Amino acid sequence: MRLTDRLTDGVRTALAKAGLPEPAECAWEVPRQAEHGDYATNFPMVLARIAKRAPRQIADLVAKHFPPMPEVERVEVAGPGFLNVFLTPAWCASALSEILAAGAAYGRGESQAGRRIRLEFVSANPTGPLVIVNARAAAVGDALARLLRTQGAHVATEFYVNDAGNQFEALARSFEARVRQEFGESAALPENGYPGEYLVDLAKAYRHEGGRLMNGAPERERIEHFGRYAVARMVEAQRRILREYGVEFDVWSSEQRDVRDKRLSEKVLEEFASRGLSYEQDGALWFRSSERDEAGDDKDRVLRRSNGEPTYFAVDVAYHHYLKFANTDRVINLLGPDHHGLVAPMRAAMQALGHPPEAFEVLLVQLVTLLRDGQPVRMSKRRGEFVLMEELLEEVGRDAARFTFLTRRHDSPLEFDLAVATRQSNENPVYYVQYAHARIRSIFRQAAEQGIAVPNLPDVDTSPLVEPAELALIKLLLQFPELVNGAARALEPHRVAYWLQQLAAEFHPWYKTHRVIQDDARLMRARMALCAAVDTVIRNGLELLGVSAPESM
RNA sequence: GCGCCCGUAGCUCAGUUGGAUAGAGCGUUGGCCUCCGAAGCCAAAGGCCGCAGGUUCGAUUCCUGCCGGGCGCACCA
Repeated sequence: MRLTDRLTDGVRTALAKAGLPEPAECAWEVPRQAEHGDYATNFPMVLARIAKRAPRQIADLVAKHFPPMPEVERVEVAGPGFLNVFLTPAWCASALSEILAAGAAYGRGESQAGRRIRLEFVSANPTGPLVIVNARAAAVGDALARLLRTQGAHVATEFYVNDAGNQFEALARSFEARVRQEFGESAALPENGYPGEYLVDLAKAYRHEGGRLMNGAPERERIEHFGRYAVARMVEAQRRILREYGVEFDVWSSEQRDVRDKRLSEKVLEEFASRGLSYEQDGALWFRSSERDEAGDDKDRVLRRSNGEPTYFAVDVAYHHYLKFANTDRVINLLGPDHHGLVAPMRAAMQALGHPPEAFEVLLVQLVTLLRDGQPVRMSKRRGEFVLMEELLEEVGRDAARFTFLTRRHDSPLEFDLAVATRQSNENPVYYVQYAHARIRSIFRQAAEQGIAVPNLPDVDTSPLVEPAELALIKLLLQFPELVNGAARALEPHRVAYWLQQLAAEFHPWYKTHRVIQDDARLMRARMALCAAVDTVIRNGLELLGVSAPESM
């Protein structure tokens, strides 16, 4: 049972004894200042309105009736009506054994047990290589998946390939032009084509593999031929980079194969019509999107154009309704800010089709402004100028890249200075955290060299741990499960990255002033247990972020 | 013009779904390696939390207006 749940139980018991009503919930926070205890709650002030009693009075009664608990040394009433809880040092020390016994499972919880979540992210167009903002989305999405899974959720991660429509045709025509150039013909790139060098390389590969020009074939067939080839190769390349980055997807879905070929948009249009959600006007079919006030869309949306073709929106709606929501309780999409106009219409459509509002969520991952030597690197896919994800990984490395992306909120724009990240990589916060882990591993290596036996750690007597710095470290470790739970609930993996820095900042000074390996065997074993617990939590935390925990650096 | 997001230390960013004396990294200044890893530690300087009102015991957090920045507003995807 989580510590905060135990404390809440204590509060409920005390309230019952005092004859007071219970608050809807009892929120615990870790006060900034040590004098305010290890945990604090403001529920007396919340309860004051309901119980019609002064906050201080409620707090006093609860403090008076708070049941004895091994975890709790004392409770104090402070300020306008805070209830501050101080933990028992001996209990804290003994709690280390639970962390050590749990090992890799420490931090896991059941708050999302049984929930089925569909999480889509990156989903870059197959018209070019992955760029830096894709790396950010990949870091955030993958960390979210890991977070939710630790809380018992069943998460299916998904990369949706937009291999249909106008962009597909533009890619096909661009690629065909490059192939013709490769064969020595003079062919111009189409209007709105993709000018990047990567299609030149791809054309070379195509010819090398014995690819043909398809002269004489009808245009439709040529587009299909060159388009499919290019898409397959682009997706393959994207997948390879993502794998190097440590991100694997459970589902690779295809707009063409999974939605268009199955004519799902036609099916959903019928569903709209039969439910009275759409109307005909100017030869097109419109969704009454603006009538769904709760979704916040300000105008109606076209589902089927006057030429009979479904819009991209209709395809996307069909895809969500029939496929994403099949066997899923909750759909979460990570999108770039350029797609945010799509959010309100989609939300309106999902609600109109009967999905609960909270079952469909969109997280906007903001842009990354790349700086090189303090100057913004201009990026334009149209002109074929951009910094590739591949280059980012070469320059700053996987761990530093992921950690940097995860120290910012996903909805906050981010400036990433390549030159600084490269030149000063040793001063990157990720190394600060990893270094704490490597140091601990080094202590155990050192012990082994000196022939010191490491005891079975969960059984170690931790009572010698009485120093304030040691207790502070232990109390921090005890917060980890609650932190992970909160980060998962709020869909905010950056909390983990920040907390890990805090843990490392607590460990390094302690290490400086307290020796582990020493003559006092009891104290040594207790400190070994503490180190092992810190080590475990750092490793578990970095694992959530997809960052490695090296044995040595 | 309308909508969404964002204005916190010189720079990049946190601030735990309204809490107590606002934090970190980088950068700047000054100290610390005969002692388990100096990718570390200790210390200093640096803030009308964009501005002005409102809500209440209490606001960086919620509401309104203004200023400043980003993005989006197609029978494109």
